[in-house]
Amino acid sequence: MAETQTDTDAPPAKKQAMEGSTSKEERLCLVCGDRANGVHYNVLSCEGCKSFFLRSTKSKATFNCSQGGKCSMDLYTRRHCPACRMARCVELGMSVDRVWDDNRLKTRKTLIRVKRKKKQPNPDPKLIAPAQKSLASPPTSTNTSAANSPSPVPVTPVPTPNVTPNVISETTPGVTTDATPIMTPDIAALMSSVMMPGFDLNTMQPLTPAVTEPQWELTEDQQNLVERLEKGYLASKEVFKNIFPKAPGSIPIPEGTNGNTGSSLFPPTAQEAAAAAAAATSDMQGPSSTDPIPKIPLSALTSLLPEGMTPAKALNALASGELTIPEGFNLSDYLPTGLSNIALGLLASDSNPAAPAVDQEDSSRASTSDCDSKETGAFQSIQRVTSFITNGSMKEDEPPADKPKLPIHKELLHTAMDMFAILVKQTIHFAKTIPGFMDLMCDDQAVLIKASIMDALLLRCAESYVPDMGCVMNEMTNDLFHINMMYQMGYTSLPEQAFQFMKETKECGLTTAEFALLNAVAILSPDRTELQNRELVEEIQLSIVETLHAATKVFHQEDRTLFAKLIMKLTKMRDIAVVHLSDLMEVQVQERDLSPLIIELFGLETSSAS
Amino acid sequence: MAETQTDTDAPPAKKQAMEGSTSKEERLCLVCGDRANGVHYNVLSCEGCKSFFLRSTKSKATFNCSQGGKCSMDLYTRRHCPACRMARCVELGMSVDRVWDDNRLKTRKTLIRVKRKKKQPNPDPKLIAPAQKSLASPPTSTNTSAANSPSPVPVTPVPTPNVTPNVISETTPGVTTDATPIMTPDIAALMSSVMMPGFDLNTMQPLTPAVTEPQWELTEDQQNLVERLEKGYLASKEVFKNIFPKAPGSIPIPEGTNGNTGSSLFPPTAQEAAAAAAAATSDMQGPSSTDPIPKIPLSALTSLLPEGMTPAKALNALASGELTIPEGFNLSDYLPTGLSNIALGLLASDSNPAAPAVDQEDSSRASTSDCDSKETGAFQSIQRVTSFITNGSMKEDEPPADKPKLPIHKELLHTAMDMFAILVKQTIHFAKTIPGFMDLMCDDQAVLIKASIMDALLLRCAESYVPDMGCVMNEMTNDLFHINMMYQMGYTSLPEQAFQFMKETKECGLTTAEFALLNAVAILSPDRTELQNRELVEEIQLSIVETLHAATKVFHQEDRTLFAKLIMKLTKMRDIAVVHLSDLMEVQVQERDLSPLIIELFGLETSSAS
DNA sequence: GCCGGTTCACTTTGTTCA
DNA sequence: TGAACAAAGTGAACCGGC
Ligand SMILES: [Zn+2]
Ligand SMILES: [Zn+2]
Ligand SMILES: [Zn+2]
Ligand SMILES: [Zn+2]
Repeated sequence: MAETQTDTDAPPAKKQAMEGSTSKEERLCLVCGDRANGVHYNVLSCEGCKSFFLRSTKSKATFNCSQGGKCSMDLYTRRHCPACRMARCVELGMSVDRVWDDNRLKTRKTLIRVKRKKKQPNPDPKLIAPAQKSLASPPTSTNTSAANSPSPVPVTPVPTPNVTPNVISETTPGVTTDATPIMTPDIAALMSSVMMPGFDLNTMQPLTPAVTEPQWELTEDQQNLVERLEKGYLASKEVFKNIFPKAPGSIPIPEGTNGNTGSSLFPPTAQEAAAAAAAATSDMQGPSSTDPIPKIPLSALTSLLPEGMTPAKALNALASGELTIPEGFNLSDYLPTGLSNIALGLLASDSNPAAPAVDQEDSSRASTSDCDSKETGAFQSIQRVTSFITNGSMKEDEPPADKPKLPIHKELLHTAMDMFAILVKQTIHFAKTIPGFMDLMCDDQAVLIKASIMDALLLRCAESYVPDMGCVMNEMTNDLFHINMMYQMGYTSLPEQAFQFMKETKECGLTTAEFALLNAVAILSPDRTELQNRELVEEIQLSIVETLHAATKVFHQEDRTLFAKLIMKLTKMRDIAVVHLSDLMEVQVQERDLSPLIIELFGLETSSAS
Repeated sequence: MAETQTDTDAPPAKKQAMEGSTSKEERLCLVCGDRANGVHYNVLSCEGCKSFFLRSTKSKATFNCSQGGKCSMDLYTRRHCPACRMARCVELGMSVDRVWDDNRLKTRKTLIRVKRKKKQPNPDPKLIAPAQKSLASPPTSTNTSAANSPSPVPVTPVPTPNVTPNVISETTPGVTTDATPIMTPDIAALMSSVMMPGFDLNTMQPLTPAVTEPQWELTEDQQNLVERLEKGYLASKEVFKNIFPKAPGSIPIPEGTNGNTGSSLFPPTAQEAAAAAAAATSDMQGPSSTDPIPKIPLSALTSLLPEGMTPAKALNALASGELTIPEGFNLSDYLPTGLSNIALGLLASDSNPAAPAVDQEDSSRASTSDCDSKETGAFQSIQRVTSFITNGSMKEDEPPADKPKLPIHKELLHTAMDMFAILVKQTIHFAKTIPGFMDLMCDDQAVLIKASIMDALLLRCAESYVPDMGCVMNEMTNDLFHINMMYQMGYTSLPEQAFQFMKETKECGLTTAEFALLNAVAILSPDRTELQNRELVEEIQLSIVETLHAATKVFHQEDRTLFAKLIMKLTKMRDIAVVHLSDLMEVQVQERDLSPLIIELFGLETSSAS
């Protein structure tokens, strides 16, 4: 579908913009008629409207028109009524999807800052000498404070007010004056290192002038690692997108709730309800359905409810028991039953050139024997695991096109199993981007992936957890996953703990990069059973841990304990994994048709399976 | 207006404003001819007319002209006739629409309230201001108000508290400029909390003082915490000493090996062997044995070997199978079988004034009901657990004076169970010294102790692990504990993992304080099941974690990854605990006589036990 | 060059107080 | 009453990744 680009959702707007005035400089803002300078947030618009939309979106402001929504919009009047202006923006197709979420922002800003700082050459030779000395002391020899501001300002001795564009100054109390009589940390460190090099180590730590110390900063390597992992992590999500290529962008449901911004500017409306209803009644047959509207099970449910009830409300009602699923209702009608097959196809071939940035040509030569090519080897190994799906329950239990009307818990279970298949794929994909992972023996790689699959699940779910709704929202399909659904699958202890974990983790406000790092740390756990080369794994893990440490300090200066919190998450996830296993074994007793992938993943195999 | 500056606009409503032609400062109020400073309510006007229109509008006043509506309007006469003035305002286009409605005003109300409150307290902000300014520097997006008034208030949605203008303006001009990526709300909150100490009640609780930096140095509080925990930890070891009151110091065996320095300076000699032999043959009756020489089982074993063989060698030989225990040999001959009873006595009364610095008078009133006294309550709770030993296997299985010649594995198992009883006691003792622990509900205290008992075991063993010998040496008795002994107890998977853990941990070269901190962190795990007040536990834990963090940086500057390693130990210990439990359940199957304490500790109870 | 976000001089509202 | 001020908002100019 053309909808790959979101421009489809703003059919009239964009086109008009393009064709309308054609010639470059004559284009006018569709919102207010001012001169437009480009397409912003999907709509040809002026700088003013661009800024307005950005501000309003980020502030989550809600406006009310006192004129009944009929205010004029021109160069002059546009400022009179934000409500009408916003309404017009949205009406014309401005999309909040185009606004970066906090993650993206924070990461980018920080990286830019770091980069900029790094750029700073040292004009004065004088400073160089000290510099090298400082490396003896704390590694991250700060000194950032004085760095930029002073040098380029030959102007006046006066404490120039506006100057300090210096970002870093925030952490340095001494910023106020360069001329502070007090010894700066850097100087102190320098002095001590110069005056008694290598001496005092044991004796003078406590008393050290240590007022100082590094303000956290990413080293070059760490920065690269952060970028690489973040990219790999984001790319791994594409794995899912490839399964629902048409999903993103065309979803009519919760308009303003992309990313994790929470409250939407425009809560679901009747329009949405209608869309959901349409989805619910649309044909859901084959996996190759061309219907651009994805299945949104919960929305479908919602459509059965009194109008105006939002998905969130419906879920809560469902959770609290106020709402019960109608007798005749069968969720399978609304679930993307084709997924298994699609996933199957993807997983089996893995030649899908979907994800960018990550090489996969190796997968084509998947028949290589041995571990000659480590990467290929690992892939085979994991592939062997995932390929169970081809012979497993998916095919047998689930005639591709038919709807056997499985009971709801069965349906959920199958969906969950599909999810695990995708998750394994994503995790493999991500792990491959972790420096050093590919240097591990293929067996070890497989062990690490398998053992950390619950971590991956918990982290990715936590990332997509929506506190307002108390459930996980699939970023691609906007499907919602509620705790009750997990209960219905037959889990008993897991749901509460898992959702509690997600909630707490989400509240940490991690950036994507931090999620990526944390996931990487979890994967590279040197204490997984059956691991061969623990030392190497540990080495890799520690470097990532250090990077995560630095990253949390850089990204979250407001929360000094964040790193500790995150590391604690690792222990928590271990516990949850145990709980999950325990629960799963109970489930297995009742449900005889767990997929071989699941059985392999969690070592449930009771009989035989090579 | 914005347009004015660009001169671009000329919308209908606006033209009047333009007619003043003259750009900038020459514009005159269309109403009265005074100097205008902008467009107000749609009309270019002066401050006076602006205020007049606003007041008149909001008061809904109606005026009457006594001159027939022909009054002049200039700088001086404008005051004479409100009616004509108002009429002219309206005539020129001033619009009520531009006056904010109540809705719009509400946003500002909150602000006012904040402002008011701010004003009251706040003795001298002068000194404070500059400081916080620097740390708050990075404001955020958008702008601050006009040129002069630099208050670094973010534009964003946040209801930024107002700031005392004077102070800031003079000192902070430059602050606003820097481009820090840091988010607004936190900074704003921080600023306000600093500037109005004691106020912020509703808006910003977490008034974390310094956003600033890491400087690795223990804060005052941290220093105290370290000292307190170290002291408590050392004191907890005394618990053991009290069980063998005469042991330390009177042991003739390995002379230089107390403390945790590791390998012994003086390996066992013939003298030692003799002593051991003596011990082996001495009477071991009641708990009140006066025999000054304790049993040293392994040493005793050694004495059976060719002379010159050190305990370590003997152990290794034992481990490797080179050495086998003589058929007729029964370790119970050498084991301190009386221990159970001693422990029992100690545990039951707990009135032993052994440990210094820690209050225990509460234990005397142990019969208090309820949790009135939290400490007492907790103690009762734990006491209840440990007191199982009084009715348990110890008494039944082990006729005090007789030596039933139990098989070696039984003997080991019993010793281990005694050890657990002591360990629980030690851990309780230690936990009581953790600030905040006593503030927890008694149930939670018990939960934490129970759940962390394996952590305590692993850590204390690790601390006493002697790499050269590959086994653990009891600091008090110098008893050795070898991995094979653990295997003999019936454990299958645990021994390898546990000893590997001890080895690795020992290699970290932790100080006692660090062991104490790590143990405390392990105890205060907020994710133990059945825990009630998780928040409080987490809060306590985080502060300890932070202290541990700082401590590792201070004590181990040579190993930047130490903190990460230590935290990883926590996850490792979780895994080992699981393995232990798994192993223990197998043991239980074979050995029917696990002590009730063990059963309680690890939730093995299959039948009933309240 | 396009299009995200950011900056900051500047406007327009309401509020304070002499 | 209105000069001075505070706060929210605006948008032209700019930055930087792609
Ligand atoms: Zn516009
Ligand atoms: Zn309007
Ligand atoms: Zn006037
Ligand atoms: Zn008049």
